[in-house]
Amino acid sequence: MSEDARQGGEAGIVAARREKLERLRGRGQAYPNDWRREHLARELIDAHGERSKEELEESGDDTAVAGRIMLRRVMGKASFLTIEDVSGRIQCYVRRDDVGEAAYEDFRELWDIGDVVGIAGTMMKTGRGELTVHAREIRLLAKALHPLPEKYHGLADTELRHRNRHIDLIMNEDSRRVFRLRSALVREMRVFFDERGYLEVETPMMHPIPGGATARPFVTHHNTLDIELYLRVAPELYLKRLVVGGFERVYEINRCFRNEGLTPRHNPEFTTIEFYQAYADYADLVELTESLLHRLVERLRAQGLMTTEVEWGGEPVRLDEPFRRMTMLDAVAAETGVEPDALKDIERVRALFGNEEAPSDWGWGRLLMEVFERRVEAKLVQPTFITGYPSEVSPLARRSDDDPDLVDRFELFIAGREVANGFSELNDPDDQAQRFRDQVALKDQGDLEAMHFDADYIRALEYAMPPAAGEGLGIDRLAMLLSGAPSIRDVLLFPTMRPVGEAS
RNA sequence: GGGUCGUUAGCUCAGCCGGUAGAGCACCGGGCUUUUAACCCGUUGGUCCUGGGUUCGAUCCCCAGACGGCCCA
Repeated sequence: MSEDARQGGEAGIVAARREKLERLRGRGQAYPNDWRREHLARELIDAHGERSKEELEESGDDTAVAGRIMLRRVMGKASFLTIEDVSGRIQCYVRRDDVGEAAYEDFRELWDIGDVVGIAGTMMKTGRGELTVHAREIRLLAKALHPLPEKYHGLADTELRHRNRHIDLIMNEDSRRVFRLRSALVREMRVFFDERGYLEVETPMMHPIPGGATARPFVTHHNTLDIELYLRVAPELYLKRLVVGGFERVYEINRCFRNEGLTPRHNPEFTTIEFYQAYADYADLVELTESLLHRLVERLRAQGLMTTEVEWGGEPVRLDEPFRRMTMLDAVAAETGVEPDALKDIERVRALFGNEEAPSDWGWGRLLMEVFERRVEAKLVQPTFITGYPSEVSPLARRSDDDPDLVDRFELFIAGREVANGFSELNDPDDQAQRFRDQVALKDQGDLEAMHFDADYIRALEYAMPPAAGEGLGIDRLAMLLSGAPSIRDVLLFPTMRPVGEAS
């Protein structure tokens, strides 16, 4: 062994493993790709797990497996390996007298925990009854040059887990479970909308005019056109152009980008599903959303991906029962003790800010929304549809027929978080133009989140958009909820992180 | 942006009142042919996040910074 390899720490471990790799290269292909697996660990357990030791011995059933070495127990001339593949773990028994002296020497000298290997042999059970592949042939398929984290505790440090997701996935079954759940969630959502005749579409991620939500956009530059382009904050305005075009039911599942802070609930890029439906109103979408959520929970439970009951602050969240419905005025009234009718008075709402000065240029709607967000939102643990949103904070939603200060809009809250936002669409081009002008006025006053005037979108509405309703639903938030993850970073494979240190 | 808590071996973590650091796993050497987080014996491994300051002396106290967690804006 070289001097480097004798030193301790990771540098020494890597040096020692590199020397092993060089020895492997010296005897032929060190990264072979001709090993063919015959069974997954799970398939072997399903097929043989219940059979007796004697029964297995008589059958002489044969297999070839492959995976990463997770545990290793060497007892002189015989050893046990636990390898892990995509389906789970299986134990292997390697004996000098079965694989040959040369192969066994290699195994002892050159193989480490973390290496990817292939094992072929017969099925057996050990004295303690564990199903095991009794090796006849063993192959090292890919050498791991870095040591894995501690075998029992795994990788616990959240920062390291997010920065090195590959190690997190190798070590933490629970992490793998979260991303399988997320995948199934999206898949089941597609099935739900496909069954109902919605067309899945892809609209631009780069917008000449940012729109569809009040949020700060990322800006980029297109060289040939020599124009600024904005990463989309929402696909909404493009999806509604498609409704004008006659695609009466559309949905899109993809990324949105918002240039704001990082919190346990916010990542600069995040995934939503938005869907639109002609000849429907917001109340139809409330019903649709409730059945969607019920369906998702049922399907994920059936697939064994939602392993625990969802709870929030020690309180079980009842996802399979009917959801509550409440107006924003009633919700704020219940929390503040002010009568709902009295809350229509801007001064009564302003008074709820207490000692703090309420922004003087905010209208009634914005103030009410702020009170709702501060006082009510976090307390909506059980699934609750809130309706009756102020028009002032809903520039793309259709005004309510019986109160022009309100719009036909709802949001769904679960576990204190906004999960969905939907409304009857504003298809009156003149009203929409006025709402855009109001937004531009806010922007001129310095509101970085206010919307631009999108004349092209107004022109599309002037071709007549059928009465419609639409909704956006946060996939990350939903994945958090259903997997019990406390942070959005736990449900994003590669969350946005501040870069760290030397890049050599 | 503000507040607060954290950062010690590759990993998981101890470290008292300020006296130059330990354990388990991993690694390395030895033993062991049905083990189970295998076990037994013996080693190796440290910029105590970084930079200043106080002190005879700082992982420990003070200041600034980096990165992260949480809360607030």
